[in-house]
Amino acid sequence: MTTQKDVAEKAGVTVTTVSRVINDRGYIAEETKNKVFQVMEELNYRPNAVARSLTKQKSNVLGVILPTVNHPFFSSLLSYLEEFAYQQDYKIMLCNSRLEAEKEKDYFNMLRAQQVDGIFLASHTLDIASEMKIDLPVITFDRKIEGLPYICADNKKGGRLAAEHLLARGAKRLAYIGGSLELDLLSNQRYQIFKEKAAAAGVRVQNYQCQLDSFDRREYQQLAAQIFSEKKEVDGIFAGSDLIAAAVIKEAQKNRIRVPEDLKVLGYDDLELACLYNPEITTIRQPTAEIAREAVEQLLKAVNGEEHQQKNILDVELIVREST
Amino acid sequence: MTTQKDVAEKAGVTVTTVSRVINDRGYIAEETKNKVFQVMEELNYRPNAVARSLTKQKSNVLGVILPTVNHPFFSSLLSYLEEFAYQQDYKIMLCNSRLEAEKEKDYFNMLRAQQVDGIFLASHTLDIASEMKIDLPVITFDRKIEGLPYICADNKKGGRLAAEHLLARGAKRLAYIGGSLELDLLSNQRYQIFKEKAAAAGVRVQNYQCQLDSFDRREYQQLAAQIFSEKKEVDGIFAGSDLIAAAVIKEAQKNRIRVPEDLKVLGYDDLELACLYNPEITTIRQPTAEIAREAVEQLLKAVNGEEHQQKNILDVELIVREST
DNA sequence: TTTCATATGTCAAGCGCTTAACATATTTTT
DNA sequence: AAAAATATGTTAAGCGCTTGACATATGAAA
Repeated sequence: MTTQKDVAEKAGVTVTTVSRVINDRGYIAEETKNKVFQVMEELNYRPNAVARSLTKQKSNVLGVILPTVNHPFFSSLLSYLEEFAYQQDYKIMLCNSRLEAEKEKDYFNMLRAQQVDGIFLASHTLDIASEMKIDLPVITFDRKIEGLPYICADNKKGGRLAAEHLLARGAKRLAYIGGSLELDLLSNQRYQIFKEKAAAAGVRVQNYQCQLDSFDRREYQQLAAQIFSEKKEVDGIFAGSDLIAAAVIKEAQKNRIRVPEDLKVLGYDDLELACLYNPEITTIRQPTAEIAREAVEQLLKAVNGEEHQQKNILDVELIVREST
Repeated sequence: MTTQKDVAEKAGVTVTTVSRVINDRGYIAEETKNKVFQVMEELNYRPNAVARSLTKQKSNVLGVILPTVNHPFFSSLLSYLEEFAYQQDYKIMLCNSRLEAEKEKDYFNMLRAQQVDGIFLASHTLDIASEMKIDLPVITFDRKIEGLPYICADNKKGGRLAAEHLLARGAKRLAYIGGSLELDLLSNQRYQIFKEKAAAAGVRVQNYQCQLDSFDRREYQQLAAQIFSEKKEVDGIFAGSDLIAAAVIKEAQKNRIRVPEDLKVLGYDDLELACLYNPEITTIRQPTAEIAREAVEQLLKAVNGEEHQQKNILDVELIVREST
């Protein structure tokens, strides 16, 4: 392995000078600088980031804990997180907790051990605040944890828009189908507000929940099948994600229920899938790019000891398409 | 920050003993071991992985370079890569090249600097072998690069199965629609063989390509729209991905072309979407889990200096559903 | 009793890099 | 001519951990 010393020798300077060039500190002649860069190039040398992290006490790595990257919402989010982090010269270390509390804890500790500068936490099986000592900057997504800044899209507004829209389209018998409400997630607010708004209009909402957010297509379909087999005469469904909405629509069509004529289906997230589906899925858009941008920005502020927002609630938007 | 020294002091032993406990080396009394673990627990201590990497000259981190994680095929792959890596106590550092050659190069060098133990490379905008000195274990996906082991699913068989299936379903006018064939990817073999097999049956294949794999839904739709506007009377389409197949089906339905009655559409990958779509998409399954498992296994063998396969071609499978 | 396996300690180098402190030139500015 | 700015070198500590070399002590086996 090529080290700074090799570069120094070949360039005929000392390691201090090389270090000065690399870190752009102190006085350094333009000529020397060029020479050093040239030798670095020749030797295909890159400063050892591990050694730098150790001395600088800063790794320039951010940890990201997601339930699973194999879900379009999270993969989109991750894609943007990576992009914005990279722009600020931060790298991403990835963890998929699969919503297992033990794994979540393991990963958290692993990231601490790796000396990541901060953690983006979007998996909340665990009450991490009470179970762990949190001694580094963390920003959570979609969950409010005492003492930690959080970011989310406006779930309350999402629930409100959903109710208003379905009611405006003339739906009279509503259902909500989404992830488990057992986890203490801010996204549960969607259902709460949705139910309230519906109630205010004299409409009751049936509630269907997946097993602990399994993110499993089969479960979505099974749940959808259940709705139609019960013959509860639902005419408006608010789904927790476009993926669920798609499963519902498919199941409806199988049962010869026309969407949107007989049944309005409203999704959430505005995944690519929403425009790809037939009918195109009306949905409530969560701005993943903005969430990622804001998350990285706030997290890095925390990392740098700057002041940062505790509460970051981004706007959501109703996108009317064909399924309602 | 808590260090080994703190643990040693509190446990009333020396750092050597603590290190022996942590690394499970030399003689150590059960009692001492427990005491040390207990103190580690009390102090919420985790060995600094950065320092360990430096001394051990091994980071236990693997780099993953993908075109984008925001595509179901790659996010599924990544999800498994992470899972298998984690099982072997390796962490994942993630890079999205977005198919920009410059970024790909940057990322590669960044990962070298980070002292990752190996790289999984699935983005090939760049002829990395000729542009860079490769001085660490790398395994590529879907591209054969001189001197590097590679892994892929059997693209030739995929092309063959596709042709056989569409022809067996009675299609007479075929088209292929997929990513750009400009990149030197093994997946181009699908098209080659597909075309050959079709030709052998006296059927010509029209070829539609996306701009440099943009992975962009809009482009898929535009391309699909083009096919139908040209009125070329296509009755069988082989798509490079289920995502493209979905766009094609949607566009077909918009044009009142029935799938599968008037047009057979065959996808690739077997994404979750394929079963979620209506009609369900017949497809050729790439075994992402196996690809990931094998990739991690071979890569780690290379990392450990063990013998490993240069060539890993995994089987694909035709999954017949409703779109053909 | 001698030997040996077991258990721990002491000491120190080294992983590659940063950085402070200080020395020494050479230029440039006052 | 003196002072200040510029450019580089020398030296060495330190980041947290691992590991080899060696010393020492205890209890068990030969």
